[in-house]
Amino acid sequence: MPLTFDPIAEARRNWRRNDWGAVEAMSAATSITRAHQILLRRIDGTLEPLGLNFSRFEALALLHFSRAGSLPLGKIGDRLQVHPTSVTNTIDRLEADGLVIRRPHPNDRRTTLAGLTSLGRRRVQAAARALAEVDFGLDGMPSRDLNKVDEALTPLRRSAGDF
Amino acid sequence: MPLTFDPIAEARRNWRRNDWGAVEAMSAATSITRAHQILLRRIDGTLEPLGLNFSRFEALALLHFSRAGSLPLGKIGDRLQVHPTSVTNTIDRLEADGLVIRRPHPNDRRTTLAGLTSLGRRRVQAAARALAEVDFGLDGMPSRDLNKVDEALTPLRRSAGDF
DNA sequence: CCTAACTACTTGGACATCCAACTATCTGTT
DNA sequence: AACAGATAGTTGGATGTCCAAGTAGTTAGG
Repeated sequence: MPLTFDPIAEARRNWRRNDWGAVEAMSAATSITRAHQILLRRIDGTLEPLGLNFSRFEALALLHFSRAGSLPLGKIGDRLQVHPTSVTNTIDRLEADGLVIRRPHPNDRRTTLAGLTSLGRRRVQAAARALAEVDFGLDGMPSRDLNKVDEALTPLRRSAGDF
Repeated sequence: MPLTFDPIAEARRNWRRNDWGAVEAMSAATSITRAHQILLRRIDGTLEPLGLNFSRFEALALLHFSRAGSLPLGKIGDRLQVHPTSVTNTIDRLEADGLVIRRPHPNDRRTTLAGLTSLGRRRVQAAARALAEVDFGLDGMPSRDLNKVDEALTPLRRSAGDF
């Protein structure tokens, strides 16, 4: 049931009326939260017929881009900015579906490598096609706005120590 | 461990090299995902000493802004764009902490109202102060960029049928 | 009226994420 | 060489979100 008003504009009015401050930051943070929610639902919906979700796709894409088609689990977590336990979980499921295989690291017995199977490689390519086709759920947005968002959020990512 | 390069810029290069298309949409979607992750962590971290998280805070704020200080659970879900089961869960926890109380709706016995307690009202005000103090985790961003993000994402929210 | 369709909320199950704690392995210092 | 501390990954527990299904109550058509 769609509302008859913009809930974030309404929130801005309420914050101002109560003198709660940081109205613009509140508004931007809420917008980002909601945008994420919308995108995640669209992206996961697109990937669902392929047996993937966004996290699993990101892991597969990372492996696809790597030279050898395999990476240590820890590196995957660093790149995707997720907790080691999430990587374990993601790789568990990809492995159960035959899209990746765990292998021991040749030099360091603590380390486990996740490597793409040929099925995994085909799957990630199909998934990338599917996502590009729906413009990552952003098909309504002009590319100028896409770039604006991107540029505006880069300092935030840097301030979080991403790079 | 911070990376020595921007992982999203790297992803753009990889997508181009593989001709996977929709590079700008991929980049924006990934930026939004990561920004959400950063903000949620900062916001939840700020609210944690108050026994709240962002979802619980949003529910309390909504009640605070309402005339009577109470709303039907279903309306809360509509406004916050979350599933009814999530509302049940959120209100369960707020109620367990004594911040809200469930009451029967006077006219419709299907409906449950969630109403702020006086403790809840004090808590939500303290939480709003705490969040404003850290600029909702966006303290690094100039207000011009905040507005750019906000404006750029509004059409997306509209296209999702939010309003 | 009375029944069929709808609405409001809750319960149980699946999944994803995090944290704390644990095992195994490596590394650097003494 | 030996040990303390760091690193890699996993397991178990908590939280939050969604979906499917169930219960209770309301509404509208015949």
